[in-house]
Amino acid sequence: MNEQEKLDEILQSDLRYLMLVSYIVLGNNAVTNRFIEQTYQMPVHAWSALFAIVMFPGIRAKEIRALFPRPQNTISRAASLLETRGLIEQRTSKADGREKKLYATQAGEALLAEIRGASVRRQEELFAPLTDDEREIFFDLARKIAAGPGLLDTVTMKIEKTDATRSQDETS
Amino acid sequence: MNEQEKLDEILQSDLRYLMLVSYIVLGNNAVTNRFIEQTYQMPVHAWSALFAIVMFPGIRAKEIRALFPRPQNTISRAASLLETRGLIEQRTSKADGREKKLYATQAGEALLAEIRGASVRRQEELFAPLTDDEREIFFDLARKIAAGPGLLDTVTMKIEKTDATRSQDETS
DNA sequence: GCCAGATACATCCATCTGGATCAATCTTTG
DNA sequence: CAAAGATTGATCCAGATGGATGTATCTGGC
Repeated sequence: MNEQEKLDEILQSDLRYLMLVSYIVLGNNAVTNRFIEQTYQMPVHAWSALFAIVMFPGIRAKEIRALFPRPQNTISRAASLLETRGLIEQRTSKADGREKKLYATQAGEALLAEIRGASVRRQEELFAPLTDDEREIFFDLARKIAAGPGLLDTVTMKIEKTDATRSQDETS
Repeated sequence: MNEQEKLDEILQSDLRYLMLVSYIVLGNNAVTNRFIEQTYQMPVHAWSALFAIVMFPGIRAKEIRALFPRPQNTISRAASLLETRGLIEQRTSKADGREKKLYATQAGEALLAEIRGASVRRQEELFAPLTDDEREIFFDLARKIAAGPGLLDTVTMKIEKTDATRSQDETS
């Protein structure tokens, strides 16, 4: 059985939906992350944050988490990096001294426009196999998944130890 | 503008397809990875490798890369971890001394069955917003994307430095 | 006003990641 | 058979990641 046949078999298993999404995303990430990191010397999440900041001037770190589900310290570091590079400014809110409102500088907007152009071309490349109609159908279905409560609030994968840890090293 | 409105606006931008897929995947990974790592004390890629090994006894490390697009050393480490835990065996191929054929032990098959059950339940949770028909439509469209040449072989994001690195630290 | 708890963000640190390199083995060519 | 190159997988190391914790600020009860 060659590799393509193995892949086909996985895509007929009971986990086919997750496996297929996983396959697409791992493959796309390898391409995209490497490009952003090598070309712009920043982690992908830094440009995600920049995207959010350019799109919504004055956005707070906490709000970015709602747009790109990431741990809080990831946003913190990204904002710090972007500020060091002169791409954004952080201004402490007058109303609440804990909040830092984020604004892109002109350099930040220029850089975002450039990466955004590359991303749009990449998107076109990735979705090339679909017609315009198919893209909209795919988008609508994906949006239903995103809107579902199960995406972020899990019942099936709540954290708790099971006896399945039996085969681990005894490093409790 | 609240967070939901911000998200809606992003999903109307020119990058809406990538952003939506990214949103779903980041959200799902946060849930899934944390569960696998905490419950089974292994990185997600280790269980992906175990899945491949149980499904295709005697598979080689290189072939796993075709199923789960990951760097080669990731598979190496995963195999090493699984062997340490007694979940798989590595047998050097008689025909080619470089190749190591991978086989699950009984403990490995038992553990995989358990994680696989959890994954199927998670898949059901994630895709709950879609009807059976919609799931198949989604699957067919996603499969077209996966089969497209642009997923793994990029033209638009080939690696090369641009003048956009101008705003970085001078750490060439 | 004072204190306990909540909230926003930064930082610490153990672990994970992946590009580069290394070691072993196989294949090809003469 | 010897040598060069290809292939498979292991290891090294610099940097990224994220849970836990720390710091500053705000809010509510008294």
